Amino acid sequence: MTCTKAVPLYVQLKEHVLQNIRSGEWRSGERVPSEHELVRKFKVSRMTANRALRELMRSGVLARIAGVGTFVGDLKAAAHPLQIRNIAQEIRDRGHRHRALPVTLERICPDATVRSRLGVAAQALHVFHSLIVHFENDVALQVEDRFVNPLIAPDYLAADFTALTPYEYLMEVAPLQRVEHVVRAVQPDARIRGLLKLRPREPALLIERVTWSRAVPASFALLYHPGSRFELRGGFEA
Amino acid sequence: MTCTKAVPLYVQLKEHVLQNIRSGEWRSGERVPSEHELVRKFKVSRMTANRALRELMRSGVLARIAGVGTFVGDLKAAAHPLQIRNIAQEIRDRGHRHRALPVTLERICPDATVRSRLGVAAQALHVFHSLIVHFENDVALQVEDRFVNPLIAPDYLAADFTALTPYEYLMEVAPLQRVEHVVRAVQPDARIRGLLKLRPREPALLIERVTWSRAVPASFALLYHPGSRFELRGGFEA
DNA sequence: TTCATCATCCTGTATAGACAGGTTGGCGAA
DNA sequence: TTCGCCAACCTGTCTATACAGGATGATGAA
Repeated sequence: MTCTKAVPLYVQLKEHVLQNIRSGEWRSGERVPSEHELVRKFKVSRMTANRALRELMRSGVLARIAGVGTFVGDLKAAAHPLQIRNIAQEIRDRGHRHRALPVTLERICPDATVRSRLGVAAQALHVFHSLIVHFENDVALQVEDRFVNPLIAPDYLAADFTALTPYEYLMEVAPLQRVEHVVRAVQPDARIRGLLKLRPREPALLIERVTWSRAVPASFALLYHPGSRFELRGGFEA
Repeated sequence: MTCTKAVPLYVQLKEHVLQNIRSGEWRSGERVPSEHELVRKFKVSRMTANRALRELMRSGVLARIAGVGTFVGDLKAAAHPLQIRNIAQEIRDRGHRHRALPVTLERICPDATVRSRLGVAAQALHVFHSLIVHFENDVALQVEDRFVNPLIAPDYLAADFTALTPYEYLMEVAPLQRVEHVVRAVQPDARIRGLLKLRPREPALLIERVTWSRAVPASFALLYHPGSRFELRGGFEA
């Protein structure tokens, strides 16, 4: 049987707005239709239009000023350090297209750094290694250099990382218990620079992340992002 | 006249749920009240309860399964990864010597960027500006370029920032309500590079931070750190 | 005993209508 | 001309109601 799931109206509205922004029809800072205009045009209730615009605002796509209107926001790549989100979801939330390019997928003998991060002793003869480039609308946004504990994900090498991010795969295989990350500004080596298409002096934002599952380190990742196209956002309220 | 702004009902509901989670009353994986239960208990409409729970789900606090119920999510922040940290305290915590060198302390007419961050309208003719270099054992660790809302801290220019950091001063003057920050990797301009004694191609980690007090932006700071000597650490536990 | 069915509870989505409060611009009075 | 008031428009919030579809457990038939 065919599973034709109806697309909710508010999702269709969000898509419509995103489509107009992507196509360049509505530019950054420009006004987008008000809730009432969407109500008239699409024959939906104001609550539905409100939800579509509100969620797009929460994603940073739109900016709203009460009494004035709704405007196209500044679309710059931003991630939330508070939550462990995967890059593909992050990109799709912005209404953009995500593509993953696996460069390397192999079994290696870990060096001292990887061994210490993964906490594997000398008896562990190998770990899995993947190097994947993530694109947002065909522009490189992240180089993911990841080392995986084979005890946690023995079939890691068999996964199809064009369809699923390593994050998504690992979340399915093993429950996430603990996460640690370190954020730094670096000048990456020539290989990473090439993959990210960095300009000559452009720095990269590096996130080193270790995830733990069942009380043992499951994965150690080096996430490189172009300094000019990526930022981490966070905040809290008292 | 007192301006008591009413807190929206859905925000109160979110607060109620968060309070119960923070206090440990509701533990990870446990069931939280259904929308109908919240409706009965708080005498609100189901749409309002729905919005509160939906937004908490989107924040990763709750997990919802249609037909089953709403549950406390897996990941709880053990420590905020980007908590407000006072650079002086941090240096002293490491057992090192902190020294602050005020370079600039003035009243300026804000440019568009500062105005938008501080949310000050055209009526605000000026804001306070300070530029301070922070040293750890006489090595520059942070350049703090800060813009302060004069309505919040009218006597900012009179403070002695060799003895007290602007952060400490502002905390005394005004209660901190909300913080937002953006982290980026940048190549700062020559002036900042000189103050931080950056090596030729060394990047900087830039934290843009806006702090809110009494529902208005109090301060906007650009915090530059040498990429080779500074990092941000964070983590979560289940 | 086993299996299908159904009532029940839950979330997801959607509507129409309502009031509050911020912003803007125009109109009229001083 | 300038100032103040007000109407128009916009977003923010809230209610009452409705229907759908997933999940679960009890009931009853084979």
